[in-house]
Amino acid sequence: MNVQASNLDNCIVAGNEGLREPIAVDLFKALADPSRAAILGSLASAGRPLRVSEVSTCCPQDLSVVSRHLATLREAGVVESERRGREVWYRLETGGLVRYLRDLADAFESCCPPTSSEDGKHGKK
Amino acid sequence: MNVQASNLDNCIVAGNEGLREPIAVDLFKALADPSRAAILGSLASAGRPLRVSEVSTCCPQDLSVVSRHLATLREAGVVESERRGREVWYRLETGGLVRYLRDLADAFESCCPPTSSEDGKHGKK
DNA sequence: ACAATGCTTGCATGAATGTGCAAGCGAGCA
DNA sequence: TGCTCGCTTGCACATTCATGCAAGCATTGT
Repeated sequence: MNVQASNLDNCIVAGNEGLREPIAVDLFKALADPSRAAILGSLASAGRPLRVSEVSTCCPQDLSVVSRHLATLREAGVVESERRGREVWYRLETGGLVRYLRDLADAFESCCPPTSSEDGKHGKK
Repeated sequence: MNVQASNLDNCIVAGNEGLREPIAVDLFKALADPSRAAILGSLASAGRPLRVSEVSTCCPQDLSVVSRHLATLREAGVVESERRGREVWYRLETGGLVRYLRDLADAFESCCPPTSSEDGKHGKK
């Protein structure tokens, strides 16, 4: 996956150096779908590679739809696939994702000092 | 923002306990748009609250569009707004986001042990 | 060679969403 | 009371995208 920065060239507002880490729009697009979230959860629960037909039991959609979702996740760089015979095995490959999430968290934190007024967001206290 | 888990009830594949942290689909939806990414970058670069009209200089879209994007980001819990006179000031409020990103990174990491075969993903080496 | 299995891809369709314009609404000003 | 300013909202439209079905393709088995 190529982390693609958004265009800020027209922006006339500038203060500090901003976000050190660009927001990976395409990565977030891949994660922003309930079916794909369920697929990732399925792969995580299994704790091992799964065939497409196994993954497809996690959601009511057609197997072809699941196949396409897996391709999307592969292009986003969060799963990898390997063909063995006539089966294709998918497995999580979240090393890059984990690094990116932490880098982005660091970037937001260092750029925007936490204020006291916020609590209970995102299901965490 | 309410972190909403995806439905995994139909899934017949189970191994370990899976992801401890649900994938926040709605949050990722909010981040998965180039205009909104630019808006966040603009707020980050400024390092201070901005009025809507200031934010709108970051992207070519109409001010009304930017206003709607800011509302979306507010509902996602990553910015907050405050009306002062006839102006509305928006500021980043990323404490919850930062916590969630780290929790999700931890969840992926503890659930899916890193493999050696992956490198150079997400723009990081 | 032929058929079956497992997955992917083409195509059509409906739903969701980003966008611009115009109107509306609240706050300050004359 | 009007008027302007700053922002939000209603509406229409175009694009994106998720989905299902059917066909295609690669691999294996007979």
